[in-house]
Amino acid sequence: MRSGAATKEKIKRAALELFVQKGVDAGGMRDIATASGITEGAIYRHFKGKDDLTWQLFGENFSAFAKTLSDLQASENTTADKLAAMVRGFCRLYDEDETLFRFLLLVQHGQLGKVTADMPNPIDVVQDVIQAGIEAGEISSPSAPEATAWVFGIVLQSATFHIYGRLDGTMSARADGLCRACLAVLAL
Amino acid sequence: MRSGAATKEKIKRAALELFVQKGVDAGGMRDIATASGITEGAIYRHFKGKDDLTWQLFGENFSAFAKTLSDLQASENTTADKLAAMVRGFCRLYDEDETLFRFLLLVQHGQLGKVTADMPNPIDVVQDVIQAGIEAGEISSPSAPEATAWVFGIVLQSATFHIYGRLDGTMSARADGLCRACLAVLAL
Amino acid sequence: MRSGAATKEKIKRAALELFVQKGVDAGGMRDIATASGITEGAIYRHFKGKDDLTWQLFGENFSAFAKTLSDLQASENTTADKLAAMVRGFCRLYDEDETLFRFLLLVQHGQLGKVTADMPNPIDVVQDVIQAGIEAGEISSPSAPEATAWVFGIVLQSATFHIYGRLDGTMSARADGLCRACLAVLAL
Amino acid sequence: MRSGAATKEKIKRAALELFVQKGVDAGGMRDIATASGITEGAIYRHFKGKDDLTWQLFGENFSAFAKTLSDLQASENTTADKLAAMVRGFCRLYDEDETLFRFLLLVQHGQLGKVTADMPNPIDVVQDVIQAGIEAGEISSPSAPEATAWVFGIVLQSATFHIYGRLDGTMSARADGLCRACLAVLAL
DNA sequence: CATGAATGAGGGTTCATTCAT
DNA sequence: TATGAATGAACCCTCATTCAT
Repeated sequence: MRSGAATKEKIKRAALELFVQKGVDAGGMRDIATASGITEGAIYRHFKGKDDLTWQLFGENFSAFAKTLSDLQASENTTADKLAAMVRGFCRLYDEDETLFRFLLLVQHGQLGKVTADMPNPIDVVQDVIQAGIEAGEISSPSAPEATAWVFGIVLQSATFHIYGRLDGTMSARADGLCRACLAVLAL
Repeated sequence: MRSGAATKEKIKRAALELFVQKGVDAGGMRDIATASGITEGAIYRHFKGKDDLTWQLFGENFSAFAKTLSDLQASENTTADKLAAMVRGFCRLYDEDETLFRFLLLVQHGQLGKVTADMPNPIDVVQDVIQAGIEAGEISSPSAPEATAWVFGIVLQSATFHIYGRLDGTMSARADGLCRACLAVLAL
Repeated sequence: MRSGAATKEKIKRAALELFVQKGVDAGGMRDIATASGITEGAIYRHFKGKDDLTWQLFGENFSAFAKTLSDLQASENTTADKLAAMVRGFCRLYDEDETLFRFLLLVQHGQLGKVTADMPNPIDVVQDVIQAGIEAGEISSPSAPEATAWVFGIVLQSATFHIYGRLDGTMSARADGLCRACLAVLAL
Repeated sequence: MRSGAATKEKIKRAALELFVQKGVDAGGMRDIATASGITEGAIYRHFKGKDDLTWQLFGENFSAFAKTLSDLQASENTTADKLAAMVRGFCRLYDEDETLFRFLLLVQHGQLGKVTADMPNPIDVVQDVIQAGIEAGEISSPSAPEATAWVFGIVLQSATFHIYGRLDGTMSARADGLCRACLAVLAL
């Protein structure tokens, strides 16, 4: 049914924005319903409950992000190029939908535990690239997990600073700097 | 009269641990009371409410952390030494009370907005050091806020990976690597 | 969907009776729910809270009473007839729903402050009639507010005595006496 | 013990003022203690509990008022003079301690039921005077209770209007008018 | 004897979820 | 099917009272 899928999307978007604004716990099903233009009961035709809604919101976007990163790195040859592509990709996605990434950062502590090993995972994507770089001798750094933490930290904390107003402009405008920082850290 | 200060400390510790385990919203006053070995009502002699309790927990430790960082950097002369002292200091504190830092990371999104400009702030401490380094020509990097985001990201994301089991051992054992990464990123 | 308006009326009636029996503060939402045959939470679909419920109960009936008095006096020509009509009207209403007037008397001290100038107000209705009577030379009495206090006092205190068992029978049976007393006091 | 009695008086006065300001239920023992300059626990050395405190406050003043009225009427000979003396006495007392009478009016609904038949009762005092007046043929009115309601209503409602700002100045300044109204109502 | 921390029951209220219509 | 009224459990919090100090 066409309108069914459209409604589901409206609910998801409304929930996403509400959760970012007020937090997941403070954003009630009543608010979501109102913002979606439907009624409370109708939400349960599309989602099993609030947990399910939150998880779909997180899981889908988390996986999609991983898939995008994976595709981006697959188009490049060297480790440096792969990393750069991913960093630039993140910046573009962030600029396109800041609310989505704020949501991902906001709820990660509650949802990361539900991520299964067979789900595409952005951390694993990056870590695999770095691992390959180490094995190819392109990276003179410590363990892949450690290096992955550094790279993720540089990028995500910059986004966090952006959210809190400590950095302005677009993230894409900072992509070059971020790339250089990541490469420096990996001694590439 | 039963000892007030001791009870207050018990409440704070119980709340800290509960919040880390289940999240602030899921950790109820009932649970805190039970874990503290007192009754719900008694909490309200020591804290105005749950918000006040959460804020005291965050604010005090946030400020204390800033103060510690500030003292650590003050004992060193070069920017590199100052940063290294702060990174090592963080690792030591983290190892001493992992729960505390998990709490700080967990609730930051909800509490950072309440931090006033006159409160000691760890981010400002680091940023001031970096700013001074830039002005002294010791750092060849972009803006201080940007560089601060990188340094913070490297350290905090490593801690986050540690929390989620992606990195094991102590943080102190990783301090050298973290220092090197931070210096690399600042092109020191 | 269960009928909303009917439930709201049931809540109002249950609250009215409970408040009269035990006082507003002693009458809990729990009791109101039980007496209404619903659950506590359901009350909040119809009223914002206990204050709102109390105020709706008071405000609506306060205004309706004022409107009734206003209509009654409008049908008469002389000041004496207007007053008599209002006194008799009050007695009839009181006899028809004693509980309602006990409630109005009971909560007046807490609610009168919320009455806005644009709401129909029984005191103003009576005062306007008396004021007009003074201006028409029909009443040889002091200021209208003072005379209004006397008239209200005579009628309301009789009702109060009735409530406390110092006067029995119906108020309507006493209407003639009350009218005479009011006219005497106004030297009509 | 001197200071014991003084403390008890301080508690009573603080409670009286608090109850008038915020209502009996909203005025807590904590507030009373603070306003009295003592601690919560100490109140229980002077009163069995809040109910006891409230009742002592009401009962004593209710009785004292009755006693005063009784003395005042005893000094006069005619019914008219007795009533006038009581009305003037009430006005004087009201002007001397408005808070006290506001308290009496405020809590009457909750406390009147505890008044025993052997306690001095202002209503009975007035009613006895009126009853005697009827028997002496000085009053051409209906039953004594009815007439008592009228007289009480005239005086108390004027005080109520004064409290709510519908009448200003002192009550004593209105005593003549009140006397005339009372006599008119009794056809004296 | 005063203190004020602790109790424990109850307060009003919110909210994810269910279900009669 | 969509609605929104109703549920029921849990929430945070208040308060008169007790009691260890």
